[in-house]
Amino acid sequence: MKPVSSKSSADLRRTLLNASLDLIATEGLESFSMREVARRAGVSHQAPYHHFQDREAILAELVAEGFTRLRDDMADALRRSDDASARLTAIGKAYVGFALDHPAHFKLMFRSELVRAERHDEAHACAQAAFEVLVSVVEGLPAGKRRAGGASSLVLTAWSFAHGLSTLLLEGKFDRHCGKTKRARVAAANEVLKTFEDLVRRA
Amino acid sequence: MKPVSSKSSADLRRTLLNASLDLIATEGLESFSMREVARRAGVSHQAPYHHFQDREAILAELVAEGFTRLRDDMADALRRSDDASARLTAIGKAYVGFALDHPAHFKLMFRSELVRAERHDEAHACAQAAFEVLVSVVEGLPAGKRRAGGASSLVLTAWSFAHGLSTLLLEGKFDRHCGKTKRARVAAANEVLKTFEDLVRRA
DNA sequence: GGCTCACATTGACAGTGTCAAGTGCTCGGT
DNA sequence: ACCGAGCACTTGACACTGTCAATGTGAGCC
Repeated sequence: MKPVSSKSSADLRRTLLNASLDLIATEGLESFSMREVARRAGVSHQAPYHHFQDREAILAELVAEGFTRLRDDMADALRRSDDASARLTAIGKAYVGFALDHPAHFKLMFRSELVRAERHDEAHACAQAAFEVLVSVVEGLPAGKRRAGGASSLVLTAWSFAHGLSTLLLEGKFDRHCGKTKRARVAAANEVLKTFEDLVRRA
Repeated sequence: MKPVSSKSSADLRRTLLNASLDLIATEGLESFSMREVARRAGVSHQAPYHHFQDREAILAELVAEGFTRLRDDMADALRRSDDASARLTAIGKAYVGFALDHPAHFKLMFRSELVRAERHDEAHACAQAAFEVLVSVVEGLPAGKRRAGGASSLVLTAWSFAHGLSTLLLEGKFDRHCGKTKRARVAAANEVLKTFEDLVRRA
């Protein structure tokens, strides 16, 4: 079977990644399969294995791309605010916004049974780079000095908060309180983010 | 094939649930399968379908049991503290503790693609009951008055925080900061929980 | 021409969830 | 006492999955 698209064969790798992204975005993370990806790329079910060692390897590449994009989104958001507490809310909005815009991609980035990030250098590095954006913001806070041994406790607190908010929204756990539409979810997220900002500002 | 255990056949339902719990606890959530559950219960691969409509139905029952247990754990923790802020940390510890003690069970309870809780009345009700424990604690806080339209924003903030902390710990995202052992994770969780308590107390 | 080697393909295997039929046991009605 | 119905369960199929192994194919180089 010939590739249905007329791309040069060296592009197959990229084509497979795009097909994967498209597949999880439209059909959901759980219906990702190597065979479906191959089908969408117009190649045999084994062709992807010439470009990726296994299922986890292709997913790891998506994870790396996801963290890069998340980092860019957060960095962009920071360019538009300078008050220290407001900056915290700004990256929070970017974080939650990413999760709501790309739910499957976001879940993939945080499911260690799908991708063990520590075994994939690129994914690991991209995740770390995104984390550093948060660190820089918290360090700008009065209470956010870095501890001797690593990230300050406030960094982990803020991350936990933003991550939990994203996860619960994505899994529909706030539906009772805010409804199911994306618009309503964004509004609820903004209110909760503001509540957290107020806690930090007053402390 | 006869059941290998000599239970009366009416117990098969319970046997299947126990086998499921054991399976996910020891082998992980992703290696749960109806056929493996049947195998462990010593019955044919189709027997479970006489007690549960489908894969999701048996998982939904586990979700209900999980939320019941989580609620009990949180309620127990509250019996040992009366200061309003300390109570917040107490349920937080119970929440994270449950997650760390029963990682697969915890994940299952919050994965909407595995169990769409809103379609399973019992699971839904048990989740709601657990949530009410948190609500009662936040209402005891100075800043935690319930809004007109439902849960206060502070409830959702606290839940997001505790949930994100649990999730990130479980997925190993804090390993760089605290190591992989359960003991180290509990210690890290306690420190972060304390940081959040301080934020709330000072606000 | 002949070689090599990377890329693709085909075919298998064991595993999955679930549908469809068949088997045997229990129990209520007569 | 028997008989039919219903239930719990089994057996066997189906389409699907990830991945291993063997095969083919075509471009570049000697």
